[in-house]
Amino acid sequence: MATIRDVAKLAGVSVATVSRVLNQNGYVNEDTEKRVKKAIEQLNYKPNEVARTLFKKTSKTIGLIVPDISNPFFPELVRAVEDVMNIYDYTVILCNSDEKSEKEKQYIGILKQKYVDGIILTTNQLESDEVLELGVPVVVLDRPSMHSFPSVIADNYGGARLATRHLYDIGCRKIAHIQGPTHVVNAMERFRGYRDEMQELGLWNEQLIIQGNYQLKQAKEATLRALQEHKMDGIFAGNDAMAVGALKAVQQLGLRVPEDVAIIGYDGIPLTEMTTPELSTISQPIYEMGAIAARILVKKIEAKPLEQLHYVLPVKLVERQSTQRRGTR
Amino acid sequence: MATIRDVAKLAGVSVATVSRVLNQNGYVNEDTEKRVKKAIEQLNYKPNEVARTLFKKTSKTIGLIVPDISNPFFPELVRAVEDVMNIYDYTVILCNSDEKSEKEKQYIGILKQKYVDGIILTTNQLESDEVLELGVPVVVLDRPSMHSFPSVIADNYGGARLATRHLYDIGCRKIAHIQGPTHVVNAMERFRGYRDEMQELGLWNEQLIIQGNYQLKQAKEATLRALQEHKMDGIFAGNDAMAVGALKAVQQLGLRVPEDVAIIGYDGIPLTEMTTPELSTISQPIYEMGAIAARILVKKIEAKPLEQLHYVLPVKLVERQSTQRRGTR
DNA sequence: TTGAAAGCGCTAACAT
DNA sequence: ATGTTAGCGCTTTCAA
Repeated sequence: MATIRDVAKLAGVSVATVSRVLNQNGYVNEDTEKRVKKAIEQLNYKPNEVARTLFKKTSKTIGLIVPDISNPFFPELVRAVEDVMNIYDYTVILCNSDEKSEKEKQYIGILKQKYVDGIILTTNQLESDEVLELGVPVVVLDRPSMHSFPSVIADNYGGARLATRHLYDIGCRKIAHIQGPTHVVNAMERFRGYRDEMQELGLWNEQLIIQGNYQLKQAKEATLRALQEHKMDGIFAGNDAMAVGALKAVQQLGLRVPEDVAIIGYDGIPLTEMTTPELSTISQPIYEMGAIAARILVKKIEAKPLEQLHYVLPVKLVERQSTQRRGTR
Repeated sequence: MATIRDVAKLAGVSVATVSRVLNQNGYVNEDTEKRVKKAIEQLNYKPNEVARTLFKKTSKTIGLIVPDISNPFFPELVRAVEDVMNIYDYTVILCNSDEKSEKEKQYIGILKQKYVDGIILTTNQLESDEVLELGVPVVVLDRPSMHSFPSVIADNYGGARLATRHLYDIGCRKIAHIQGPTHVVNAMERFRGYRDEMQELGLWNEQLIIQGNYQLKQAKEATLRALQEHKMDGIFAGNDAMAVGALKAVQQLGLRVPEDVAIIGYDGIPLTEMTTPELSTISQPIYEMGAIAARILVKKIEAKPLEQLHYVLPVKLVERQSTQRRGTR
């Protein structure tokens, strides 16, 4: 690999001059510039990013910490971040935290040692934010930001109301909610939305709450039990995986979806189109969330002003077969 | 951030000594070692990885190039790579190539400028391997390796025969195959397996080949057409997404799965458990593929000998409802 | 056993 | 407009 010295020698100039043409800073004679460029070409010279980083303390690299890339919510988010970062010539280090604040801390340490220019943090947990008091630009994604970090989330509360209301609109009156883990803020926001809407509709009934943990299997079993104990004609699941679980439970009991029980999920991940019947869901603008977070981070890195600190993106009701309007009731 | 000089000063020794205790190389007096360690602790000193990289030309970072992380086959693979690399203290830069050899080339260039210690390349395309003649350890994942790069793939040919045979075993005689893109080597291997098995069974018939492109939608439409033109009682899809497409097509025509048409997919991604009926599939050891590739790469980086250059991992038939044995025929 | 010094490849003052 | 030099933070000879 050629170095800047090689180029300088070949072009018959000093390294400073080569550096000047590389970084387009300072004055340099047209002729010399041409010579230098030719030498660069000839040697196929590419500046050593590491040396650059050491000097400039900026690595054109960011860290992206997600709980688990194999959770189907995240691939699209990660893709969006990567796409946008790529445009700005940043490279993305991917870290899976498994929601463990210890792993998160460890990664943050490593990322700093590598001089990453910024970090995007995606986590359902809170806590451990002390770790972040440490001088790297941070954007918080898919969870409310505690401190003054910029954040990007979707409207969980509103989405939950939307889902609940939709079930009501198609005729459901006994609407159950499969709740996500209670320590997950987003899940609690969705619960709040469900509760408020139900209360407003005068349908609120604690018996209709099903405890879930975001997993298909557990949701299926919990739903199976719930269906045998209580009557219900609609289920709003706190995420799509649990909606599939509910679907399987309902079908297993020989009930029809949507005729006997309508089901709606939350997130809008691709698998909702793969089930039979296809699942209605509240779709979050996943790609956009990632893209915005990335753009904000770039702005922070470049010390440009942000138009907005906290983004709450709107969600959308996606009506599919699992909540197909039934006649009158 | 404290530097090694700060530590040296505080401990009253030279930087060389500090470096010695950090890297456990060379001799150092027990007492001094203690003093140095204490100073490190007090200042919470973490060596600057960038400076280290510049000197040692090794970054404890690898590049992972995948076509598209949002394709459901890859998250688990990526997760596996990250998990293993994490154990060996490597960090992973994620790159999405979209199968474009141009993007691939560009990324490889960037990765080298960052002194990555190695690259894992996951791609269905061939070509552009010239790019790799360039001195970074490379492991090729999920595609056959052209050159002398180590590679990790699953047994596509065998898996396809297995799938075909399974359909035969449950009584199917008109077994169609939805083929993946013809430029994708793995898809062609699966096709070969299907063809050979069918020929051996004396059931081969070109009419039963359905052209797919790995996408659900296109597969659904192609299957819809095929079902109207030819009789068939079994479908072997070249991947799981297309199997879902086939499932939807069959159901849309009012036929029953598996009674009228049995369906089996390929890959074993999680969504196969989410459909109704659940899809049989040939499951690839996705996590293991990623993990092995990562371990091989580490060995190459550390210049240790590989036990094996090309890994072809076995696949497994997963029987679910979509190929539930029907009585006799 | 320890320290001094050179240098990894680059950039940015400061001179000229 | 260009060159000289110091230094980013670390590691490794080489000397002591």
